[in-house]
Order: sequence, then C-alpha cells, then structure tokens
Amino acid sequence: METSPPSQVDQNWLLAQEFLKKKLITEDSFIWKLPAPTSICRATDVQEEEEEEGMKVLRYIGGVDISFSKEDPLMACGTLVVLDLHTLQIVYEDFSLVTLDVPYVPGFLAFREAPVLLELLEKMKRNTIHFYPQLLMVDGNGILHPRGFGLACHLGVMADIPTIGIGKNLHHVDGLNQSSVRQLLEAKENNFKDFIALTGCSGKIWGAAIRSTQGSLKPIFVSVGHRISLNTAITIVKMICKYRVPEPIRQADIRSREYLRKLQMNVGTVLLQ
DNA sequence: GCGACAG
DNA sequence: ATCTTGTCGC
Repeated sequence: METSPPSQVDQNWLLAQEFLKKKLITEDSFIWKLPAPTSICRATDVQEEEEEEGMKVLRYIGGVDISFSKEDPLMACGTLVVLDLHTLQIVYEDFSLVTLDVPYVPGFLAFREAPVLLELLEKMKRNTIHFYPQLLMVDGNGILHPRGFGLACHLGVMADIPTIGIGKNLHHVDGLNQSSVRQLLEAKENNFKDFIALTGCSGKIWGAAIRSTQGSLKPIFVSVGHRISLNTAITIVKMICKYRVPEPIRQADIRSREYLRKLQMNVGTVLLQ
C-alpha cells in the first residue's frame, strides 16, 4: 500500500510550479496581429491571410475543458476545440477519454488537468497543423493564482503557446474575495466600465473581472496565461464572447459533456441488447 | 486553531 | 467538477 501524504505531494508540485514559472512570459509575445475591429462583424468578408509585414492575423483560437462522469468520478473527457474568430464556427474538435487518479487540490489544478490537454495539443500539432491554434483559452486561471501560476500558465509554458485564463468563479488571492469584487462591480465609478482590474491588497493587478454580455451580472475572471498581456487578453475575450463564457471555452464545455452523455447512452444500449 | 479555496 | 425543475423572458 503506497499512500504518499498530501504534504509530500504538494512539495513536489510546489517545486514544479516554481521551476516552470521561470519560463513564464506575461507580455505580448506572439507572431500574429489582432484583426481590425470592423472585419469581425462581416462574416462574408474574406480576410487577408497576411498583412504588409508578413505577419498573420489572429484567426484560430483554441479552447480546452474537461468534464467528468457522474457515474464514475475517475472517468474524464478532455476536449480541444478550435474556432475561427471570423465566423465563431468550429474548425476542429477532439476528445480524449481518460482515468484521472490525481485529485483536485485548490492551487494545483494543473497537475490534474494539464496532462490530458497537453496530449490533445501535441496530437493536433502532429496531425492537423494547419488549424493549430494561435492562441489558447483555458478553463481555469492564469496568474490569478496563489503563486501566480495557474493552469493557463502551466499549459502555456509546457506547450509554448499563448494562453488566456478564464475563471467562472473567483479564486481568493491577495485579499480579493467575493465581497471585495462585488464592491468593485457596484462602485459608481465602475458602473459603466466593461471590465474592472482586480487589484489585490498588495497593489498587484491579478487580472480583470468582465461582464461579457450586457445584462450578465455575474462576471468572468480573465487573467494572463502565457505570452500575452492583460490588455490584449481582455480585447480578445471581448471579441469572442457571444454569451457570458467565451465561445471556445463554452463550446469545449458543451461538447465535452455531450461526449460523456452519449458514451453513457451507449453503455445502456449495449446492456439491453 | 478555523475557515477559504480555479475545476 | 457534479447533483438538479421549473420558470421567467425575448
């Protein structure tokens, strides 16, 4: 019987985060440029592949998520989708059914979820390089994290790809909590802003709270993952939000769930035959 | 010591 | 993350 105490596991995980964090880049560092704001609205508009400087325009944005089976909590489905920023249509999707022994520990989500997602990215790079994402949106935080190195940073560094972290709930860090954020959102001077900087007690800006849609009271929490600045991340998130959750994440989530649901459906069917 | 704690 | 029904509104 081999049961390593959680404290021992955490020590190795802490060292890994500390090591990987040395490679983290928190400013714009990519080989594409943002599309002109007007071109996004016109789906019929055939966008130039290249611009004058020979730099490609951002077009393929990936989204990753993992869903879990309610019947078997160890069974998980990792999902990678890629969307065309022009049309918001999906140009690629892939799934990976795995057994997850690693528990979820707050602050260490990457050790549970990153391996499956990395495998999906590597598989795509081998087989379908044409649509390989220029940017990846991750269901989980970037530097909005106790040690400034959440899942989005972890994935970005390991796959060497620009990433943006998207949290649907706030991870309490540096004095930021539900009530402090609620105060920020309700503050008169912030009422008309479409995003609010998440400034902790220390003065550090950890990310931004965004009301994606006009009417959604509950914000999403955007933070820098890798090779991107907060300002650029916010700009892109706004461009790709049809609903509260950015479309790549939302689609990965929906399809991941659907994959497990259909799988469970087949189990029932086979047993009846 | 107790509670809080992305997914 | 997952368990869960209806309900109000465009």
